[in-house]
Formats: sequence, structure tokens, C-alpha cells
Amino acid sequence: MDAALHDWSLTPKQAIALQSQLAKQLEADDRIDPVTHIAGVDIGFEEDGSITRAAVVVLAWSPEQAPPLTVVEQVVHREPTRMPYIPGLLSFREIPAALGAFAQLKTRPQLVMVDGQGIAHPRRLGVAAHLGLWLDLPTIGIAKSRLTGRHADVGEARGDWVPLMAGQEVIGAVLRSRAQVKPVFVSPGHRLSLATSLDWVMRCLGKTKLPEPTRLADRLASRRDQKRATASQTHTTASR
DNA sequence: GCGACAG
DNA sequence: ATCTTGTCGC
Repeated sequence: MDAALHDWSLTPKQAIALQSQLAKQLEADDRIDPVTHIAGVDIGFEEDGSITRAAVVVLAWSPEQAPPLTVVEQVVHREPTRMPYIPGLLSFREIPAALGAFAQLKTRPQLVMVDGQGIAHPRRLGVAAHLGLWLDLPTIGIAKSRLTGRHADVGEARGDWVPLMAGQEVIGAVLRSRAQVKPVFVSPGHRLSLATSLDWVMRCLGKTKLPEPTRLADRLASRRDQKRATASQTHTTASR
């Protein structure tokens, strides 16, 4: 077995305790600067998972310009994978690489959208929330599936949503971001309310199910699209 | 004790 | 997450 995959800096027990502590530091109210740039973050893997690849895309935002938004910067950062995937502890696996990518950014966004949960997490510290604390920036989690919480059925029209509940607590929303397509799970991370989080996700929605920031980060982080980009660059170069 | 379980 | 061809639809 690969020793590197077991080189944990924290035991699961320690990580869980830390999550409960960090969750107390989250701000649930809106505290966001005027938005000119929005970042999208996603993580992918190479070499059977031994390499973690973090992708960050920064888009220009203005109230006038509806999607598609303009890409102003993008970074891909690679480093050895430190932890296996354990449901509930995703942030410890993904955040180190994400921070590596952010360190290379020239632009500091006012808002960050992350592929994964915000507070819709057993201890209210999904990867989007955790990253928000590290960056001290407003973050939103947009997940493609559910980690925790219960919810009613969502309407079929774009924009329909129902609350995601943990007992009596609202921890996010199940949003029909595109008609007839499986809904996404939106939850605030740090420094944002659910209502504001939903507003921003709706505003960044293009023609697809995912908002532009995470859709583009997703593309950059995925192995297949890396090949696609490389191939088209080769074509461009060859045709000149 | 038995399932469920982001990426 | 990732391994993967074709195929249905705008």
C-alpha cells in the first residue's frame, strides 16, 4: 500500500473535533464587499489518486453582464494527495491543494464558489465553509449530491427550491438550477446567508446545471478536459 | 446494531 | 473522484 496515503496530519477523531470547533467561527450573516470578481474552485485527481489537482477560476462580475461571464484568471496546482476520501472529512483532503492554487492567484475575489457542501454537513463544516475560514472570504457550497439533511421534492422549473433541513435547522437548499435536471445542493459557507447564497448562484447560472464559477473550475480540474484543452492548444499551435 | 455517506 | 463508447437532443 502507498504510505503517503496514510500520512495523516490528523486522525479522523481529531479532525472531527476540530470541525466542531471551527464551525463556531463561521459567520452566518452577510459580510461581503462589492463584488467585481467571483472565483470557482474544484479538485480533481491523477495517477490513481496519488496526485491531487486543484483548479481555481476567477470570473469578472458586473450586474449588467449576465452569463457567460468573462474568465480573467485561472490556476491549476498539483501536489501529492495526503488523505483518503472519508465522507464528512472531505475538506482535509482537498483544502491543502486548494490553498496552493489560491496562493498563485493575482486577483483576490470577493466571493468564492466551491464544489461541495457549505454548512450542509454533519458538524456544519463542509469544504466550502472550511475554505471560507482559511481564506477569510464569503463562500458558497454547490454540491451535486446530498451529504446530510432531509428535504421535500423540488419543483421542476428552473429556480424552484426547497429548504434542506437538519431537524428544525435550515442548512441549505435543494435548487432546480436547470429544468428537468437533477437539482443541486446549495449551502452557505462563511460570511453569507442562505438567501444571499441562492441569489448569487442564480445570478451565475448559465445554460447548464452548475453556476459558471464551479462549472469552469470543474472542467479545469477534471482529467478528461485537461486532455481536451491540451489537444486544442496543440491544434492552435500547429495551425499557426 | 443497521444504513447513509460531498468528492 | 476515476475508469470509458456511443448516443440522444438542443
